[in-house]
Amino acid sequence: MAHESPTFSPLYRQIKSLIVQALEGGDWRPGQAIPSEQDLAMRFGVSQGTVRKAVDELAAENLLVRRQGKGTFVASHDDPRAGVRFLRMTALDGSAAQPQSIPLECWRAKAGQEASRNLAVEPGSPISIVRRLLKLQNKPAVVDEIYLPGEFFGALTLEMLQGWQGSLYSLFETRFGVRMIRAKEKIRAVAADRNSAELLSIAEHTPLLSVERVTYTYGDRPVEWRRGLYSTAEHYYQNELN
Amino acid sequence: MAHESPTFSPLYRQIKSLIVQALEGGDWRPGQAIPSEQDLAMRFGVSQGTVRKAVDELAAENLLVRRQGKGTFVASHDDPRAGVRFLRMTALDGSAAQPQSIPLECWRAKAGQEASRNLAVEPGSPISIVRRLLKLQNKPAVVDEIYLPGEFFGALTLEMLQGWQGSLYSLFETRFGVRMIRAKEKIRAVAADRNSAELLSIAEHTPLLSVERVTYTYGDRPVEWRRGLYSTAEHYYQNELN
DNA sequence: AAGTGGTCTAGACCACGTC
DNA sequence: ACGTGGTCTAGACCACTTT
Repeated sequence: MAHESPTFSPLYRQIKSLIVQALEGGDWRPGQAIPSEQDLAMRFGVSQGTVRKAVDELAAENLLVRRQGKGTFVASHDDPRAGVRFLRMTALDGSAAQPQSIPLECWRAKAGQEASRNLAVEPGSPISIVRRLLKLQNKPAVVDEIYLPGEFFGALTLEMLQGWQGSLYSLFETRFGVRMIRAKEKIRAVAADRNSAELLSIAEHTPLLSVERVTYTYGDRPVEWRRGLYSTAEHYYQNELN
Repeated sequence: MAHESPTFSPLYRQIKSLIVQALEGGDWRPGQAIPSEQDLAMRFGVSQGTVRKAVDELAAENLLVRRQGKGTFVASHDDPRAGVRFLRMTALDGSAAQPQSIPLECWRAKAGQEASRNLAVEPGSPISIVRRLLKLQNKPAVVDEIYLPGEFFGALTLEMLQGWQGSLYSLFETRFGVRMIRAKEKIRAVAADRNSAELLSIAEHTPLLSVERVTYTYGDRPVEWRRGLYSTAEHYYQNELN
């Protein structure tokens, strides 16, 4: 039999898509186990090996987490095993970050040109904005301004942020059902303005990292845009190149 | 039969080690094809599937490159397909980097404390140092100071650097047989000193990225330490978080 | 036509965690 | 003892490249 499909996609990728759809649709909740490979293989009418390959890729993309003997689980920002996955700051002595988030403000606005482009929403559509200070090792290290589409985060309030123990992404996942999957960052060097300098307890004009991040959920859909000013007095941004 | 090995390692990982040893020993040269999976399976006395899993991991780590229908090849910094793998700078408008390396100086010295720690060599042992300017889109963007262990790079000269077309890592691989596999970077924000400012055609005290990189070859052995000052006037450092 | 990697299957057994 | 993911095998067939 000749092969004729121009949009050929191997079986395991189709299975992968089905699993992602189930995740997206909320069939399986973050932190919980998905059905066993045998179970999935029967459901989809393929061999266990094909399911395995699909799950392998999803585990490599951090959408799923395998645990031998126990099962395969939906990745969660709530899981302490995950830690603060997207924060790349390390103390100069190499010790752990120990982040503490201090929400400063939270208000609603209409999307300007930049927010609209980065969040892929119409200009003028409702968004929520958060300003917060991040302390690392009990020292002010990052000032963030975070832009969120109102479609998902319209109900976000300062009180909610202040009352939450844990990471922002954990809150977004638990309270708003939005799961942050991957992100892109653009890093530049800038001089501290007066306001940021005060918050970070440094001198005005001190060089800072400007880190612009767009965060995506399933289907490469952008659901967060943030700009952070990182003080590198006590910490550095660590990156691995492969 | 009970399992009793405390240092249990699955077969495919042992195969993987054997392949890495062969790469390290120079049995197969960068850019060239390694034996077919069938061939390797017979040599090692395992099934093709086991070799496949080993090669899969090595391909994921960018040590090997698979090409359907042709074979599996040793990754090479010389290969235009690879590009400049470790340079994360992108133009503000998003276009490609088009790097041009301009070697400024090259001399030999004895390893100081910092170089000795980062290169894992004895303090006082011979090292080579390179200073160079990197232009992106024909604009000065990065000033690098590069520290290399004399053990491998004792013969490096400015003339060699100036005469080379292509990336530094391509030169290191081709002329010195040292293959850069992965790297770690530590990024901070600093103010431009006078000398760097001149080279980068910017004002003194302009904020710059300070990018410190340690680069490793096989077996996690560090073989390069460099510090770069990156101008983010026309470019930004791009990073992907997963 | 021949050789390579890529996919898919089916079955056996191992390692890990829980009951 | 049982169920889970992890490893290993053997064989079939597909897709891509070269001869």
